[in-house]
Amino acid sequence: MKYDRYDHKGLESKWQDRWEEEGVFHASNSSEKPKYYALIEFPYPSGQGLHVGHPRPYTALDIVSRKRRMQGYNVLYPIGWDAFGLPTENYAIKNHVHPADVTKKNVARFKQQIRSLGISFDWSREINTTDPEYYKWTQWIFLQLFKHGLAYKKEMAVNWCTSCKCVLANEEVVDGVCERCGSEVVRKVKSQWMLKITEYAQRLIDDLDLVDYPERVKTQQKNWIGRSTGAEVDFKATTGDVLTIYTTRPDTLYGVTYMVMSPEHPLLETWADRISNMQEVREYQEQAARKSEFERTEVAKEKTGVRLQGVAAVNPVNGKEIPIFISDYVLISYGTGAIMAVPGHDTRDWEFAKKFDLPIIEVVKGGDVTKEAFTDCETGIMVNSGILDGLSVEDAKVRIREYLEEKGIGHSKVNFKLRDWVFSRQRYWGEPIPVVHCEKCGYVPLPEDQLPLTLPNVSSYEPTDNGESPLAHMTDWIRTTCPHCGGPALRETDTMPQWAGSSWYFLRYMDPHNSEALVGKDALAYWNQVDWYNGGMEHTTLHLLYSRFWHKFLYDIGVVPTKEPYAKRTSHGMILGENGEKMSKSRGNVVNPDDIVNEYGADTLRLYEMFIGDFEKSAPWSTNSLRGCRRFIERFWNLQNILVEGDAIRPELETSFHKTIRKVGEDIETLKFNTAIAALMALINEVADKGSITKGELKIFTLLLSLFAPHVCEEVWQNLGMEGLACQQSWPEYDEAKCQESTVEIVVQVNGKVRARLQVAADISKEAAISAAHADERIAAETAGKTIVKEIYVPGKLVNLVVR
RNA sequence: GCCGCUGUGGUGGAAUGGCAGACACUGUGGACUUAAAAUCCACUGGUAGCGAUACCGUACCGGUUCGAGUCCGGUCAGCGGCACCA
Repeated sequence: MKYDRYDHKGLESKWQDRWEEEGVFHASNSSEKPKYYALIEFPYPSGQGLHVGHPRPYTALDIVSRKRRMQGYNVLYPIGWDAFGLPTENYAIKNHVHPADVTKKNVARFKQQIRSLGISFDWSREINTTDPEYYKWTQWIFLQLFKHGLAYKKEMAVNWCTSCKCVLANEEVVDGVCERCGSEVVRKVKSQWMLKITEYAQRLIDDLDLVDYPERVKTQQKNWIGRSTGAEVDFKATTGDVLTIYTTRPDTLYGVTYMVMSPEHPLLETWADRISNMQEVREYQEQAARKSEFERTEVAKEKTGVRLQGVAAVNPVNGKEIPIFISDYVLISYGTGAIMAVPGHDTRDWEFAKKFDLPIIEVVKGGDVTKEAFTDCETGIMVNSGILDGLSVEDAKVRIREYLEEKGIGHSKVNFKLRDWVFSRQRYWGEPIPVVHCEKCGYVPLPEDQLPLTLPNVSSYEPTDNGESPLAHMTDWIRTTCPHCGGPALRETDTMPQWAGSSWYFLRYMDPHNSEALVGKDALAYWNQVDWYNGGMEHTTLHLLYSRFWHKFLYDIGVVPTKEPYAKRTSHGMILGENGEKMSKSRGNVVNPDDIVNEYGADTLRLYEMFIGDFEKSAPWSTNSLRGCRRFIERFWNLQNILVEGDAIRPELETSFHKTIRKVGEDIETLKFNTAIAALMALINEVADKGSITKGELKIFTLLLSLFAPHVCEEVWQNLGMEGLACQQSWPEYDEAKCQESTVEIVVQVNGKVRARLQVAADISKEAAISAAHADERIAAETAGKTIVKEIYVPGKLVNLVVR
């Protein structure tokens, strides 16, 4: 029978419907098979629809999932919608529609688009963070955090996005501007719900040892958490108060020539009467407060500050009186909000000392502190340092610590850069925080049986300029009674950040319809943890860190059995526009996946996105290269027209087939999808050269390719007259022995330069190989009259003759 | 400034310390066609040569090694992250 040209139209939706009807991708919660849980970051259903970048990770883990199923695993590969969030809310405001309606529409569009890609998601477990049956459990987790003292309300300076009119977490501020909209972020003092992620800082570092993440992800998380070891040291002020500082270099205490306090330091108020230039101090404080986060942290700018008149401090190790300054280069949020300044060995202190003409003392030999701060001094020897003189820096650190402890003026201290997580948002489209405020009882959690606390139906979602949530206008909803004393109380009007729903969603997939618990014990016992999680690098210090924190908390209260949520994490690179720039409407380089699926088919799109290059790196889109993948599928399809009977692999192709099975299988496990596809292309070229293909060969090829291009492979499988679906077959096995060629080409080098190639038996001995090399005419000519110094044989690869 | 990653043809990219450029794309030539598209075949890093072949070539400089794209030291460039964090 002669097959017509390959045409993806109709063929792809036909098989998508078949898979769905037969429920072949549904995971079972009661299976004898070993389990495998593959996870992609669930999408935010934006109004723009699917981006051509979405299918890259989806296809990658689809390939893994399909392979695992064929290898006999019960695979959970779910999807859902991370649907709370600002763009939807902003769109709703602009167009006077309800965010829930916008979400519904966007989800429908996304779902249709993703379905057209033939990803083997288990759609029966679809979840949506905006569904009250889902966010009921997000709220439940918040209540547990509250009950365990990990959620608290605090008056503090927060990042305020002037455009979103909303508070941002530290992780959401990038280069001093809002991560989402790029608008200016200013500091604003507000009462905020906070989560004590800092309590987990050490464990979030330590437990990275338990997981298989890319090294760069681990490093980035560690840097973000920012652990440092040092000491807190008490300096006496001339007022009699103690001014405590944090330093990582207590060994340089003898080099301290002044101190600096943050302009927000509370002791300044205490000292107001004693400071004779308090007017100047207040002016500086105001100036600092007015500055945006960006201005304040700009490195290049010159140091500013004010010296306190009438108050000084005493260096505890040598009794010298030293001046105290305030300067905005010292942050109130880190350490103790005050530092000892060692201008000889710290660049910032050095600049400041030069500007204010303060003494600079060298305490570690090796640099020239009159020219610049000598900071790279960990291997130096102490000088001008009293009891530390002559010690190495390393020994001095130990000695000074003992001394501080003895004298009771200091102790070792570990500090983290990580700040607590600012958890409230002054917006409508988020999970309501299930807490009421009672004048008598304070903040009271809602009883669990009152969950979910659903969003009220408001007519206006406009964010307010005064920093209140739009919910604050809903007087009917706000006024409630205190669950504790029954008196009048007010509901919390802030909502949770978008990161809340995504911090635990992978657990819900295990048991998405459970109304009694966020996930049932049996389901948890079976699925345990995510085996392979792929997502973007941009979430390393956001979602990935937040969800690890929540998971550890759930572990602590006995809800989940594992310390870590994800056993293995990988990351994909971005797909750029054809011009090598990031895809965006304004650059006019956006490729719409719908167009590609229509014109070339989902199989071509999938194959191309896997072939495009190194999975972990960014790669520019290339329509030409996409066409090459389409041609490959056509060549595969046309194999049907040169089909001959025979269940076996022909002997001359046996090695190639077995090697390809091995390579495709191995490459998938290491994310090398591009070379797996290259191997399939090479094999098809080899087979096509023979002018025919046996049924047995085509069966194997079809199953190998079916991970990448599942639709066309189902069709070919059916055309071959095979029972059942291709995706339900066993993964082809290879025979290691049959991967070995009987003869191999080895190269013969003379002094490292290739001079000849020989066909030899694969198992040739070293002696035989070397004598074969010598027997070659060219080699004989090259080596004639020269002394053989060394003969090297690398089995199956080469002979190298070193001559002189 | 600090941390991490990456530098390979015209392009995307391959190469457990062992033949650099697999597999594709592009381009050139040819076959088929009235013609074009599609398809198929050949060539496609540079220089020299009719040619077999030779020499050069993995950002740059140096080192280790029989042998380096790969390992080590230094330099330069690009990307990502962090950043007055004491």
